[in-house]
Amino acid sequence: MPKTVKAADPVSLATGVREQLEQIILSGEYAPGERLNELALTERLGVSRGIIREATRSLENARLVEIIPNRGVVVRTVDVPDALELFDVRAGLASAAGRLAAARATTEQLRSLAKLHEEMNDLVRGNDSVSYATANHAFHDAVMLASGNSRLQELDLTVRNEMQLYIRKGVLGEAQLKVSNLEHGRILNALKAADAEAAAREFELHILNGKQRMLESLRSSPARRAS
Amino acid sequence: MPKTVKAADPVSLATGVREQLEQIILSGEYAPGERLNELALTERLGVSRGIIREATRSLENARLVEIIPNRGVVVRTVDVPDALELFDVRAGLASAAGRLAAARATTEQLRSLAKLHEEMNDLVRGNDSVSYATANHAFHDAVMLASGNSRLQELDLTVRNEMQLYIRKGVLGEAQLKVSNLEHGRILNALKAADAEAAAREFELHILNGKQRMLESLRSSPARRAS
DNA sequence: ATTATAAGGATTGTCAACAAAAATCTAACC
DNA sequence: GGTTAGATTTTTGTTGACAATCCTTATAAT
Repeated sequence: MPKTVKAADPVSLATGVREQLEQIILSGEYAPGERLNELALTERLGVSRGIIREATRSLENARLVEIIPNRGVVVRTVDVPDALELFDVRAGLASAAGRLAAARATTEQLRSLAKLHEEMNDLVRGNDSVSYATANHAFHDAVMLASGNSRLQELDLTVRNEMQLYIRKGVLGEAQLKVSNLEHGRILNALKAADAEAAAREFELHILNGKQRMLESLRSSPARRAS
Repeated sequence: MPKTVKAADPVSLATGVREQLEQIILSGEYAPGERLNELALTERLGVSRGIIREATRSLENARLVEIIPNRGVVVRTVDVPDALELFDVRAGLASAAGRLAAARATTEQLRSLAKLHEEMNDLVRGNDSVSYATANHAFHDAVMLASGNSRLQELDLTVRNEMQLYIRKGVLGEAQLKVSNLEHGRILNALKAADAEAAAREFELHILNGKQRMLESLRSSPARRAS
């Protein structure tokens, strides 16, 4: 685990720093609302403030941080209404991705999706919600990839990352996991059948149901913000 | 028409510069593929290179420019396959927006949309495709606004701006204009009826039909790139 | 004439220093 | 003891300078 990392690529420093900062933020090392001190980052990452600045500005576009003039950059706080908005956006992206993937997915991509679906069934049985979340991301990415639309892929990832600022306590119950993967099965079947309308509908519905699942799990543990 | 403009807002310079550059690029003053010289922008906008750098990095995130390491920043070239991808993305966003707007649009917003629809009918009759394009943007923005989802609104605008890098010769014929506004009417009716499914479907279809219209108008004038 | 090569200029990459604003601490006053 | 005003420190905003890279041009050899 390197403390000071120079540019990994042969290309610009700012890009590398941006990716590092993204990792740091998504890992939860800095809590939402917490301030990022430019000088501190300078020492930690071994680059000058200009570079840090370019990187944080880029992160602002990705909505991972918020920049308050003359006050600095803080990790963005995503509240419940924000998260609900993001689910709706992802639902739209999913609809488009489902439609395209149904028409374009290769047999190899379908096989890969089926394999993921199987593995997730095992994780559901083991009630391993953490591993399920990882596999779930992989499944969604795979559908986006199969859509053959790079912009769609990229936007979905951006929005999902943004959402990750909210989902800290995103632990779903075993029943919810099971339903979620049943929906994956329906998506997969629609893709196999090359049924564009069904794939669009099922993928979109899967996201909207995910929104409902979040609301449910919120009802069961509504309190946050201790201390 | 000021040549050198300082920060309009009381806030950071980079933000203002970013907006100015965005306007400059979208206006077509710099052609796609053309290089933006940092020093030249420095003189023109009256700020230092650091600021220009922050602004162009931000523009890169919006996909309006491409930054090639050690080579500089160029206005992005959006080719036909790129544009087709963007139509599909917007179709997904439209689907989500239609669904939400049907549930949330206020009577005032509906009245505003109806008014725009009427005005566009006049423009169709006058075959004024330039004014139609402007009004069309307003109509789409209004639906996005009515969806009550700020992220959706913002992403749609970003993608549409990106698309504008392609649409230079986007002149539609009178027949196409007429069909386009008929579709607006169907969207409006679905919204008035608060029929979420219909609104989602019609708005999505409107974008996908727009993609087809682009392909048509491409067939009639396939050649580009003179000189 | 064409190509290869080297010198020179132009442009981007990175940094450190200065200026301005905000936050913090101190002290005086009620 | 609490509050306010001022000074100090910290942090961000902006700039100019230096280093590295790329592009152009001139020159020479085949």
